[in-house]
Order: sequence, then C-alpha cells, then structure tokens
Amino acid sequence: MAKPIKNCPIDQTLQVISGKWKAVIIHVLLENPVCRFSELQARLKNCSRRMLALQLKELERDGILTKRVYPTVPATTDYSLTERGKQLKPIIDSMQSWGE
Amino acid sequence: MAKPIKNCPIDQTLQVISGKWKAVIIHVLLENPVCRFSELQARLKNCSRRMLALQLKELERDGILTKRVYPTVPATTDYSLTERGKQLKPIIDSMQSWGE
DNA sequence: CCGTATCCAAGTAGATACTG
DNA sequence: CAGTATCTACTTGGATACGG
Repeated sequence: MAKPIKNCPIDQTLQVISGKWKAVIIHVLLENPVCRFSELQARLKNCSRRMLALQLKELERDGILTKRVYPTVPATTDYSLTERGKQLKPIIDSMQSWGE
Repeated sequence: MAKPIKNCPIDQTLQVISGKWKAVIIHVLLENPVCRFSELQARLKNCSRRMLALQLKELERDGILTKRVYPTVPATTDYSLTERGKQLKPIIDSMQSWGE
C-alpha cells in the first residue's frame, strides 16, 4: 500500500500521449482514420513541420500509429492509428468531456 | 470540420494532468483521500521536495486539490481532491487499464 | 511534398542551502 | 515539517536552410 510509483501503467500511458501535440493528433486520427502529413499540419495550426514530424515519429515508435509512404514524386505519406492506438479512444473522449 | 485545434478541451485536460508527477499525485489522492506532504513524498520516491511543492501548487491553482495548513509547530499540511479533481477518476482509471 | 540538420533562446529540473 | 531561494546543467522547441 505504500509502494512507490512512477513507471506505473498510468505513467506509461501519460508518456505516450502527453507530447505537446500527441493527444490532438490521436484525436484527429480517431475522427479521420487516414491523414496525410499536410492534412495534419493544416489542422494543427501552430505546430511546426519539425514538431509534427517528431511527434509522429514517437507515436509510430510507440505503436500508436502506422505510416505509409507512397513512392510518388514528390513523395506522399499517410498516417493511421493501429489497433492499440484506437484503444485510446475512451481516454481521449473522457479527456474531452472533462475539459468542457 | 477543418477547424484548427489546440486549446480544445482535450488540451485543457492534458495541461492539468500532464505535469511530471501530477497524474500520479491524483492517483494517490484517489486512493488515499487525505495525504500529508510527507506521505506524498514517501510514495513518489524520485520526486524532490521542490518538484512536489511545484506540482501541488499548480494542481491547487487549477482547482484539482485543496490544501489545508494546521498551525501546529512544526507546521503540518494535508491535501485532498476537490469535486472537480475527483471527476478525473475515469480518466486516470482508463489510463491505468490501457497502460497494462 | 515530406521531411532532416543545425543553431540558439528559453524553459525545466536537480542539488544545495536556508526559513518559519 | 513543509516549504522557498539560488545557481547550474540539461532539455525543449522555434527559425532557418537544405535534401530526396
């Protein structure tokens, strides 16, 4: 009962979604299952290209989303949630409810 | 449908709980409704006194918890969640489930 | 179009010492 | 006991320029 925490499941989850733009990215992808890089950028008004790329890379690394690259010229990419990513929906939803 | 986000409810919530130790503090207070400063410190093994004080001060400012000070010598204090703070339970709980 | 590399300014957090 | 003050090292993120 007096166990020290941190690195508990709660923090695992927080690490994954608490990047500056991550929760919002997940939210967008829950509503729009497939998004191109430029679509995401358009929706996240103040998020720089650099930041967006960073956040997406981390989300991909953590198994939350999948990136597909099409060998067109110029290159196009799109992003969509994995199953594990979709399971974040209850959390994002309750965060939205609480925030109102 | 193409509205830019950020500063949406999701982010409001994230701001409140995503401090380095905040989610864990809330979790502890959900299980132990009244905690003294030293109790919290004991449970958050790697959290310095300074950090704990900072996080608590922000949580108090955001209306998540209430601080009571008893004019004993030496001073003692305790912390407990507000109603609004208690309403974070579904979020913390689902974060815990997901993290496992 | 979709990034990456570099530089730099600002913010953040630990260590330590002090206070009512 | 429960903090605050200060100093410093580390991290973060914006601006800009370049690359496939």
